[in-house]
Formats: sequence, structure tokens, C-alpha cells
Amino acid sequence: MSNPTDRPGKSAPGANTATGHHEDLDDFLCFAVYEANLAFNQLYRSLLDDLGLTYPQYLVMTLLWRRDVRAVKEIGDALSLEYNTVTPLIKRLEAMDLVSRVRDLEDQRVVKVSLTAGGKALEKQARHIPQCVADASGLSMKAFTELKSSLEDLRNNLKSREEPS
Amino acid sequence: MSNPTDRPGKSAPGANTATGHHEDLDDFLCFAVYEANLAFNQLYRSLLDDLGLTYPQYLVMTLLWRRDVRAVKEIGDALSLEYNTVTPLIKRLEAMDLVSRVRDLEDQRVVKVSLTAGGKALEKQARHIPQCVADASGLSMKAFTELKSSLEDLRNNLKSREEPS
DNA sequence: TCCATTTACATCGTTCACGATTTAATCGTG
DNA sequence: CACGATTAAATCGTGAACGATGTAAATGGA
Repeated sequence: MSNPTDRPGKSAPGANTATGHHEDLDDFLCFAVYEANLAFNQLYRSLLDDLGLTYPQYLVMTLLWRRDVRAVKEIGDALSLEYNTVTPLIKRLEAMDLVSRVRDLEDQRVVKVSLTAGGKALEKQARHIPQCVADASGLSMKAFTELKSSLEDLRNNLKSREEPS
Repeated sequence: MSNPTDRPGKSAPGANTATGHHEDLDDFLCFAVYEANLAFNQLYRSLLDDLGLTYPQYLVMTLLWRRDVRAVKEIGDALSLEYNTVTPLIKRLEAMDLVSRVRDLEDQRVVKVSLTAGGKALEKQARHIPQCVADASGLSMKAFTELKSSLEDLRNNLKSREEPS
């Protein structure tokens, strides 16, 4: 039978299924997501070059610009990342003098991350970026909203199968 | 004004804009893509664990299962990846005895990648995966098609801004 | 023919993502 | 109070992604 696709249902007649070739991965939904993510990464890379930030670093800075002083766990939860990813990431931001890390006196297990003066100052230089990305996405307001909502549904469906605990 | 979002247009009243808080990144389209990609990675990780493959390795194997014997460049093009990503990836597949790499006699610059017996045999064990992913995505046929198409549009728009050459 | 350019592939260094494991602080229950 | 369980954070090793750079083979003019 061979149903090499993320497509739900049986072997429905997709675009390039008609040819019977299937040489590429265009029929994978996961691949469309993967490609869109790569494209975003590449776009952000060029936009963030001036700031000296990577894309995940920019996401962390954006969180802090919106609300300063967060525990490492909070940041990890917001980005769906583990400590083993977030800790080195934040240490690099610290090495760039954009954030500082201080142990919480209330709970000595917690490390609070907060913006330095330099980190706060960087926000102004980053203000233009969201609009650039929005323009580059080339989507109508309607398409934008629907796409984002579909992706969130998809993500929730995928996540719900993870830890049924 | 601060328009920290991937959203097109001006400051339209989004879901959590109403509160004025904006503490998270839910308003970023890029973030929805990033999260969906993470979720796919995590799902595939558990599905591919038995096969001993990573997600990108699985994509390469899928390409070869569909049409064997491809140049490294072909594989990179199909995955939108550069040599510096694909070469080590394929070398790891070679180390697992799933593929072999042979220099093309016609054009000595080209390295042809082809399946070993073990690589071919692995296909049977991978047959069930697409259906598992399709089920986990929990999308209707209609939603699936629309989402994939929107993502492809998005990707094309994002890519077109890259190298205007 | 000669040599600059292009093409295919590879190496190195950095960052991100994550599984496995570790340490230290706090919590909960007896 | 004691002590096992949980929680916050970190470390280590591996794989993926990519910028910068390098090498050898093929190509294309002058």
C-alpha cells in the first residue's frame, strides 16, 4: 500500500500523487512546517544580524522586554524548551552583557534573569523587526489569523499524544 | 507604538491584545511555526526511536526509499539544506550501514548516495509512521490541505525576500 | 590552450535542541 | 523533626543547522 505521508485518511488523490512519482517530500505536512520554520530562521538571521542576536536569543529578549525579571523555568516554559537548552542560551546573553542572572533570595533554587541597561537599550534597535517579518510573510490579516490558529490546533493535537500520564 | 508581532497590518485587536499584557509570544506567527515544528520533532523522536533514526535522517531515508541513488546536492536541495549540514548527516547514515557513498565516474566531483541492503530493509519498519503522524495531527482532510497550502505560500513569500539577485 | 570561474563536496567552529545524569534547595508526610 | 520526593538549575555528549573557508574537478571564454 505504501502511504508515505502525513496526510490524514486513506490514499486520497493529492497534487503529485496523480503522477505516482512521489520523489520529493511535498506530501508531508511535517515537511511544510519544517520548511516554513527554516525560512523564518533564515529571514530572522538576516534581520537580527545587526543586533548580534540569534533567533532563539531574540525570542528570550522579547519575553524580557515585555516583562522583565523571569526565572529560567519561566523562560523555558514560554519557549517549550528544557533547562539544558535555556541555561547555555541565557549564559551567552549574559556574556554579551544583555541580561544578568541572580539567585533568588526567597528560593535559593531559582535563578532570576533580568535585563541590563544594554539589554533594555537594545529594544529600540529591534522595534522594526516584527513589521519586517509581517511584510515578508505576505499574508492577509485573514490568512494570518487562520494559519496561526490552525498551527496552534495542530501543535495541541500533537502534544496531547505525548505524555498521556 | 511597539508592534511586537509578526501580524500584518497595524495594531489589530488580537486575542490577548485585549488584556494589553502580551507577556508571551502567542502573537508571533513565527512562534506558532516554531512550536509546531518542535511538536513534530518530539512526536517523530518517539516514533523513530525504534529505527534508531533522527527526524532529518528519516527524511533523507524517505527520499531514497522513493528513488534510490541521489547526489548529495540533490538531497540538500530537496531538504533546503547546505552541504555542511547534509554531508555529516549522510556520513552518520553511512556509519550505520544504511547508505553507501560512491564518487561518480562521469563527474568526479559528485558523490552518489545509495541504499544498502540494510537501508532498503528498514523501509518496512518505517511503513507505519506516516499514518501515526497523520492520526496524531488530528486534522480533517480539508484542514490538512489548507494548512499545508498556506504554509507553502508562507514559505515562498519568506524565501522570495532572501536573495533578490 | 590557458586560466579564471563555477560547481560539488568537505571541514571547522558556534549555536540550538535534547536525553541522561547530577547537585542543591525546598516540600510533604509521617 | 526527619527523610524521601519533588523541583530548579546545570553539565555532558550527540545531532542538526549554518557561516566561513578550503579543495578538487569541470566549465567557459579570450
